[in-house]
Amino acid sequence: MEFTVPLDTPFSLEYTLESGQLFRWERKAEWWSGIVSGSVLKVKQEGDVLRCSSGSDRLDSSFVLDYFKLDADLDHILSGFSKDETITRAAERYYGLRIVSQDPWECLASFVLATNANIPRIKKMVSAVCRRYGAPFEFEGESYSAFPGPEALAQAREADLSECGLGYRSPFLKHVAGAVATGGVDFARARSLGYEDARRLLVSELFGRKLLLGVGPKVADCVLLYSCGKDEAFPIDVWIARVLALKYPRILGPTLKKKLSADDKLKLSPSHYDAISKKVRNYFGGYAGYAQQYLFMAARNEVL
DNA sequence: TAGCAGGAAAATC
DNA sequence: GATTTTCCTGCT
Repeated sequence: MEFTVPLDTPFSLEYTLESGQLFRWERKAEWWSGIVSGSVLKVKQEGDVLRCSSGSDRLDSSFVLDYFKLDADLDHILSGFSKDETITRAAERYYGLRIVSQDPWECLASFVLATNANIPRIKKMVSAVCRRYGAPFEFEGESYSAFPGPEALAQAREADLSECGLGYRSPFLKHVAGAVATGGVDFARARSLGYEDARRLLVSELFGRKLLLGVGPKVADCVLLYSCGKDEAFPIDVWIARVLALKYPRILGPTLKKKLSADDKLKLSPSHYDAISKKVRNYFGGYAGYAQQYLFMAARNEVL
């Protein structure tokens, strides 16, 4: 079905889709094409209108509104960041970038694969897993694969997962899929809890065993920010750690500053991660996740 | 708490 | 063409 979504709010489709939140969108000429919720969604931004074409009645204008969170008051969010030059410049440069509302299972699985990989590689791994385990379908004469459900990956053979180029990540993905498939991960509960409690839920242990192998504080923050509506979640990856060390030594305090700038490899222990996370969230406030997304874009594109 | 392994592709030199 | 880096976590 084809439809348009009028934009009465700042939005940049390009910045949003290029900011490393999503791994199943591609640019095809002037159109962006994504595999979302088991169907294709094509979107083209024409000034203050989004032209859309989708393969499912479910993917309608109200879905698009929710998916791109166009109801969020971006100007209000960004106005809270006029605290320093770094974030102000990033917010101006990538104005219109938004946090997308993803499916929690797909988001969790994708970021379990994202460890020690770069974005092109993550896309390759995700696409290989979808081709092998996802339901195939066609749209406008082209074939696609849906993101597989957790049951399919829970039953997968590790050797087959490895053939998707996952390496050491295959046992983690299988384990996480099993936990989700058996109902051990309550995303709805995570969504309803406050940030701190929701994060404890995702990195929790039962009987001395981790609920989700392969999910540490960083991956948990990604899931909370991108799929559980926790706008204060601030995922700290190597790029963000560099930005913090370079541009925000003062909010870290002397001890953490030393840790970040001395440690060339930028590997954070859980306790350091938590300490930094707390300070940064205190500094940027309830929409710290948006600040993180703008800083990530700026850092990766070297416009700091 | 610190140190290390893990696999492969991309980025960089 | 070799080396370094890559949206990190688990184990010892």
